Parts: sequence; structure tokens; C-alpha cells
Amino acid sequence: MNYSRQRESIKDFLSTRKDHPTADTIYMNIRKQFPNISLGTIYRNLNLLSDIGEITRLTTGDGCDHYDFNTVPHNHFVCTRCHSVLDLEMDSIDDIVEVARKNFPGRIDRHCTYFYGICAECMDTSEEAS
Amino acid sequence: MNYSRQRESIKDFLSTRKDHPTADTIYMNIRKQFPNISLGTIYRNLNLLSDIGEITRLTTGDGCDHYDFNTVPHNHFVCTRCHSVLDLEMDSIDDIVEVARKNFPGRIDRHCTYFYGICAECMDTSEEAS
DNA sequence: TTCGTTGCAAATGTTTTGCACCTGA
DNA sequence: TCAGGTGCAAAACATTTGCAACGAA
Repeated sequence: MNYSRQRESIKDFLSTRKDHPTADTIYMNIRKQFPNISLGTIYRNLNLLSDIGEITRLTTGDGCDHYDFNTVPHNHFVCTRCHSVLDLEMDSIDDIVEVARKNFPGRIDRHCTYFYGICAECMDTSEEAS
Repeated sequence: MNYSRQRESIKDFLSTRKDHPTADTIYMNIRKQFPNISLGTIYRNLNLLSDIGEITRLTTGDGCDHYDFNTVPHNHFVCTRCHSVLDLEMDSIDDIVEVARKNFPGRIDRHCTYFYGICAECMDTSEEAS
């Protein structure tokens, strides 16, 4: 894999964000540095980087994938109101894989867990967080 | 909400399947009964039914949503080779919500956990299930 | 020189929607 | 009757891809 300034810029940008931006958000930001970069290049690099395990793709169910510079397995929270995606600093729950393996005929490699609710910011915005 | 034969047919079909078909698979099957039904109607009804909680939408990350007639919370297995989605009959892991709630400033309502691996059928197909 | 990478634009695949017509209550 | 549901086709949206030009080694 050759070096490319565009790919490096994408990695740099992603490493500065603790939220987990979408391809489009990344595109908007990288354009400040590379005004002519195309969305295709963004997607090609995000796919490439997640394929080789340098970043993590998050499919939260809001219609578009999010990307995380942190490749250490951890869990995420998704706000059902503002769709923000946050890291959860919580004790390991990886033993649920053992629970799932019991009586399952195939092979289970990993789990992917998302927690849904209302983030603190949205809770403040309206008292009755319906 | 008025009765509609198309919606009833979708529910009937979904209730007979223990795998979790996509909108397109549902479309192909309902067409046997309603040759002129449109994909728009399929999607409108799947959205409607999942909004009122009569079915469950599964976003597994393979590009299209799957639908489950069973609305009792349970966990799913996704085969990374053939993309089949299976129900897991396993002990409850809902206590992970409590783990996540610890030190989290917002409100956590529920979790959604997918287990990934190779299903028994794919394991048989090739011995070295890479 | 060579092959990976890019920008661009067109294509893809899934899902949504506007609208005129139909249908259930 | 009439709000809600449908079929159809077009649109929307996220993502992928073909291709000629560019750039790194």
C-alpha cells in the first residue's frame, strides 16, 4: 500500500474526533485541506482502512455508517434523539460471547453491542425526554 | 389503522419464517399472492409495523435491513460468510444494560447485540472456515 | 516505469415519496 | 363518504465503480 496524503489526512482527522463521524462529515472536513477530494476517495480509503483493521466501522442503524479511529474493542451508545454515537467506558461484557456459544452449532467469533437511549445533552434540552 | 389484505399478507408471511428476510425477499414472496404489489407498499408496511412494535427491524450491517416477526427481545447471530441471520436461544444477557448504565450521564433504555461468526452450514461447506 | 491512488461522473442498491386511484369502515 | 392504503414511477440517499490522469516508489 502506497502512501497518500489524502489517506493520511483522513486518518489524522479521525484521530482527533472522539465522536464517530460519517463519511459525509469526514468529506466536509477533509475538503478544507483538499478542496478537490471526492467522496469516492473518502469511501475507498475508509473501506481500505477498516479492511486492514486500522479503523472501525460502526453500523448503528441510522442509515449511514460511522467510523472510529479506536480499534480496541469497546462498546457504543447511540442517542435515539440526536443520533450521536458515543464511546462507553464500561466494564468488559465480553463474557456474553461465552453465553452465546453455549448450544450454538456454528462458530461465534465476536459480538457487537450498541446501547440505545437519550444522551445527557438531549436530556437537558427537554425535561420530559420522551 | 385500517385493515389491508397486503399488510395482513406481509405479517402472515413473516410469521411463517424463522429466518429474518429482507424487504426484497418479502416482496418476492408476497408477489405470489399479490402479483401487482409494489416494493413501496412492502416498505411502507414494514415501517408501519415496526413503528407500532408488531415486528422488529434488524440492522445487521450487510446493507439491507432484515425483519423479525418475533418482538420479544432476543439476540441474533449473523454469518459473515452467507449473511444469514439466526435467532440465538441463549441465557439472558440483559444485565449488560446495568453495566453500561454505571457512570453514564444519559439514559440507557436498551441494548442491541449481534454475534458474528460462521454458521454450522457454512462450516460444513468448507472445512477450513477461514 | 509501474502500479497504486485520485477526481470525476455515472451507476448501483436500498429505501422513501408524490400522486392519482382504490378500499375498508 | 372519506381517511387511509395502494401501485407506479420518480426521487432520495448512501455507497460503489469505470476510467483516464496523477503520484509515489
